[in-house]
Amino acid sequence: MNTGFDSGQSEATRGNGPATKIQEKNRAKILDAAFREFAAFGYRGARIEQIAAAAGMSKSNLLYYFGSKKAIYKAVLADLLDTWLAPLRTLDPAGDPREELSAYINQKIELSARYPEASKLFANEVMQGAPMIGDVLAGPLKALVDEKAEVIRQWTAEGRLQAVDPYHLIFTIWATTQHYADFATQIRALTGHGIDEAGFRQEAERSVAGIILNGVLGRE
Amino acid sequence: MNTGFDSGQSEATRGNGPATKIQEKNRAKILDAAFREFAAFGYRGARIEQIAAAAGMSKSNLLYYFGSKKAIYKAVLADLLDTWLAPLRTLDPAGDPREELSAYINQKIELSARYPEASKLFANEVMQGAPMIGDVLAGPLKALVDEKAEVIRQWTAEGRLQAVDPYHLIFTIWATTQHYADFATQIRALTGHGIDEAGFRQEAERSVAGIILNGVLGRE
DNA sequence: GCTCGACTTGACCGTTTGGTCAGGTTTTAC
DNA sequence: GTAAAACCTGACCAAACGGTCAAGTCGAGC
Repeated sequence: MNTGFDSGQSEATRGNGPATKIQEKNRAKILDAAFREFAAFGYRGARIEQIAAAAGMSKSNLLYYFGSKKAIYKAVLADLLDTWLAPLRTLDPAGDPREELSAYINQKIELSARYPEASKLFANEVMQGAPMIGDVLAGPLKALVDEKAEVIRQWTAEGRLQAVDPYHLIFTIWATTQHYADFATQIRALTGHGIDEAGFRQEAERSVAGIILNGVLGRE
Repeated sequence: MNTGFDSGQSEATRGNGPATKIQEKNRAKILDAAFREFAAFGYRGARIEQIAAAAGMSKSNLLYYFGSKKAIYKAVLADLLDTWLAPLRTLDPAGDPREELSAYINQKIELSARYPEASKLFANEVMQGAPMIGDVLAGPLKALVDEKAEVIRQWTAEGRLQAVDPYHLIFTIWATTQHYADFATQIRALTGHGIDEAGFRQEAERSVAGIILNGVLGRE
């Protein structure tokens, strides 16, 4: 399934050509480097030359593959969106709420651990008002979230979940899990650890899932 | 109480002069405009001329008050830190955990509602590795968080709280509350509402506090 | 109303930015 | 092998950037 986001890329890969080996390799190197640059500095802060240097090629050559800064940015975002939203799609109405939500939280935390740049990049784009992916948020994403919110509402109706607003629950899960990537610097300053460490990651998963599923107050 | 962050400002206000009315007014206008600019685009993405335009003055005049881009940024951050970290200081060991945590969550959400730019700015700085406030995080902030973590640990020891890691609990609260400011665009795209609306804000407060305090699973 | 310091400006400077282009090199197809 | 296409580069450009400066305006105190 695709998010329906048009990356706007069409340089080098004329029309829909087969894409040569060398093209494939270089486009991948560029996207990887651009990923980190855009994630760290945002769209305006990113420097095309720095991306080229990180990708190990000249600025001119980079612009041969992607005709403009905006084209690189769009390509990076398109690459990101699918993998970033994938875990939510796995939420299964037929499953057990505890297991489903717990698995979803763990998937999201592991995604934040493996692709912290992706999390930061997404955050940066949204924080600036989502100028590039605003229509994806309002379209495909909203459709997906509405669908899953209905699943959660159903669970509540069946008495398998406390009465909680589904949207705020989803926001809570997104916020907590992505926090470990976006605010990694702060977390490391305060605890000395990061989710790149397996032990700390498991501790985070257990804590977050525990809080969201059971709360912090004992049973009265 | 101060965070101990040196803003590095010392232009115009020679030494520690009285600061004239006009100075006070202009510095305030600049900081307000810079606040929004830095929050929206990050340090590198921010444009000094755009700040000046938003503040209603020439770029030259802005540079008369703050000698450099970095000086403005530091001044903005210094302004931000105190108010941003204030709510955590109010967490009272002698109080009831439910009321204390609930009040803290509400304070943080209301702060995000009133100063969404502050939240975004803080997020931006930390996401870039906290190059400017890294020492504040590792120093005064860590001290404060360590102190409050001990309070939470004490509550747990007294059996008034589930066994939960205090640091992850604090991160969870920070993440969820600030999410409503940082990801306002996404939330608005999905729900049609924002925390600037009183009704939605109360709904968010109730949901977040409910989840964190009681979890989403019914008592077994 | 004069004076001195605070305030404000537009013109200007060196650097960096995103992007172009002519021309050279390598790979691919036959 | 050779020709065409794909790939790559350095030189170059206009615009935008952060910042300086000389010169002028304004306002408070006398």
